[in-house]
Amino acid sequence: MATIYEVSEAAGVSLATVSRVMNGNAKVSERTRQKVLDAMESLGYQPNAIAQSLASNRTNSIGLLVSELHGSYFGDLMSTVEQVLKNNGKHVIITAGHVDEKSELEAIDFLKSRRCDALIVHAEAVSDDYLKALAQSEVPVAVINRQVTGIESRCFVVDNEKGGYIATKAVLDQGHKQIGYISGPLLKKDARDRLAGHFRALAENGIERAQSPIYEGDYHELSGQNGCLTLLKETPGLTAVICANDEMASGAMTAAREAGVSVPQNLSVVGFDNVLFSRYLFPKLTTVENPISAMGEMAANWILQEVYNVKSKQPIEHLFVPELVARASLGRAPDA
Amino acid sequence: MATIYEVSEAAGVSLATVSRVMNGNAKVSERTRQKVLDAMESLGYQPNAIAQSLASNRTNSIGLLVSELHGSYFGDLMSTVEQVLKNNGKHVIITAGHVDEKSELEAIDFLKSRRCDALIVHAEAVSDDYLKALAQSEVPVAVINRQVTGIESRCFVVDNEKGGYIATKAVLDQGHKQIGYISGPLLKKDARDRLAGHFRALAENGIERAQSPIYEGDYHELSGQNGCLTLLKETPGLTAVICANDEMASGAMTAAREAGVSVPQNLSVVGFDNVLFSRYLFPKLTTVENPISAMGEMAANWILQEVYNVKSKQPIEHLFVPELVARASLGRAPDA
DNA sequence: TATTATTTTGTAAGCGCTTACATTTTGCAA
DNA sequence: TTGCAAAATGTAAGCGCTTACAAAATAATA
Repeated sequence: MATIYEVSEAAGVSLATVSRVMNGNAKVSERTRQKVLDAMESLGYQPNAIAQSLASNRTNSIGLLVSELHGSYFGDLMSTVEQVLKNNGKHVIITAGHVDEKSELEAIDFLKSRRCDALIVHAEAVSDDYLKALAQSEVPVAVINRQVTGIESRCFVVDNEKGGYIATKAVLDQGHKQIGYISGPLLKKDARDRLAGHFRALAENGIERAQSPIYEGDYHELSGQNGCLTLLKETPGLTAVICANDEMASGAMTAAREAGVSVPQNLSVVGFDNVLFSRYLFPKLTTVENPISAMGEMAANWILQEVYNVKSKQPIEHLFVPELVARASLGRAPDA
Repeated sequence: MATIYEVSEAAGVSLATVSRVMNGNAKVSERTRQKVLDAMESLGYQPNAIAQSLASNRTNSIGLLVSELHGSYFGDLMSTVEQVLKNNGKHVIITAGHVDEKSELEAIDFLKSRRCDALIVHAEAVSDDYLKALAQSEVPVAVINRQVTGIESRCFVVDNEKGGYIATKAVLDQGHKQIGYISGPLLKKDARDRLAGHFRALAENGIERAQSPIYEGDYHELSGQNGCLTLLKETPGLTAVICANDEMASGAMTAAREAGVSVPQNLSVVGFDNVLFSRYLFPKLTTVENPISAMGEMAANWILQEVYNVKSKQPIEHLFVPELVARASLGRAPDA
């Protein structure tokens, strides 16, 4: 592979001049610029990004930590972040943390060792303290979907409490009274927040907590299935099940179908996230849009502004408001 | 950030020695090794991967080109490849080509400029000639899901013809006679191959092509929906629809449902790929497993062996055999 | 102990770029 | 013309590592 040295030779100019036409930041006369360009062309020269990074102390790469590389949620996130950054000539190095503390730490260390100019992290397993320390370190960090006290200005989060509220409110508005709730694992903050929103909506409508059974799931499909089965068994008059995410909602719908309970005629089901497959379910799932793409986009814009001085078109915001996506799985209460 | 220089200072040894203990390839006395390790520890030293790469001409990174960063198909691929390579201390730089020639070329140029040690490409838009030239260049390339004549030894592909055959065979075995087929875009080789397999199965069972209507779709859901509608309309006795991928199968099921045709009682539907959401469909989709994970794993192993001299446990194979995943959407022919 | 083979460590030259600073060239006014 | 400021180009010192080669320390042998 041709190096800058060969280009300078071929063009009959110095290294520095070649570098200048590459970076376009210092002025070069049109005539020499053309000579250099021609030389590059004919040598098929491609700058060595590694060497550029070492010399300039800029890698033009942003590290992105996600929990998994598969699944719609992270797919959307990666896709959006990559799009925005690529449009600005930056690129993304993606790693997976697998919701495991050691693995997340390693992933972040790896990204730092690659000298990423900035990091976008969706970290679930590391501690708040670690994230705070990370944010204090030299590399700028954007935190997605997690509110860390003390570094709020780098966090991009959805209002989960409100999302939980919206879901339950929508169900109540359809006249349902006996509403089951399948929560996420309650040691996760987002699961607790969504549940809190659920409770608030119930309270506003004068419904007792005791009347509304809760099943603690783990965000995976099977727990939705088990949860729905349990709720149906324990609460005879149940007419709606709200799930803290779409996967569990899918499980719940399967359970209902297998129990001979038709959705939404006899049981309404509501999810949370609006991941891609919620459209594929039958009946199509009513859910709460989790604006993961918007958060990713905002985080990317924040970094462009903060690190590369690229002015963001939109103002930087940190709290995202979820919205109801009304589809077929939520119907009026049969007894309403 | 501490550099190797500070470590050598702190440990009272030369640069070279520090480098040696880092890389563990040359022998260092136990006593000095410990001194160096201690110095690193206390300085919180983290080697600069960029500098290492420049000096060693090894980046330990493998470039992965996919069409999209979202969607189950690519999610599976990325996930598997990352897993295998990470286990061997390598990492992946992922880029998206968006099935656009210019974009794919740029993505590959980008990966080359990052001096990836090897490339794994799922390229759909660039020409065979380009891929051949690429394979001839300095950087080792594994091609996923595309058979390029002349560089077969770097291609990892599924036997699409056989997959198409299997799908149709399964339908025939259930007694269906009037079978519609929704193909992928026929300028794509995989779409043509799957269709060829379909024809072979029909021929073996003595069914005329004229009796089996084809609709050319584009692999997207909507075309499956339109295709199914069209087929149902044009072929009154139709009892089964085979789709060249799962997305179109989902569309087909939606169309059937909206037309009041129940699946699988009145119409059987079969897909191809076995992407994640095929489990979420109702009824669950009978489909052909496209072993994308297996191909990704094999490509990764091939690179480990070829580039890093890591012996692969499994022998390297290039052709993958698809298998039927029998689920609920395929039933016996009503008239059988 | 002297000598030699072996192991351990150090020296210094890159890897391919960027960039501060120095030098040369050009353009323009006097 | 000459002189000078501005523009264009060149020189060379790094960026933080690896690695051939040289030198020093240690071990083995006579």
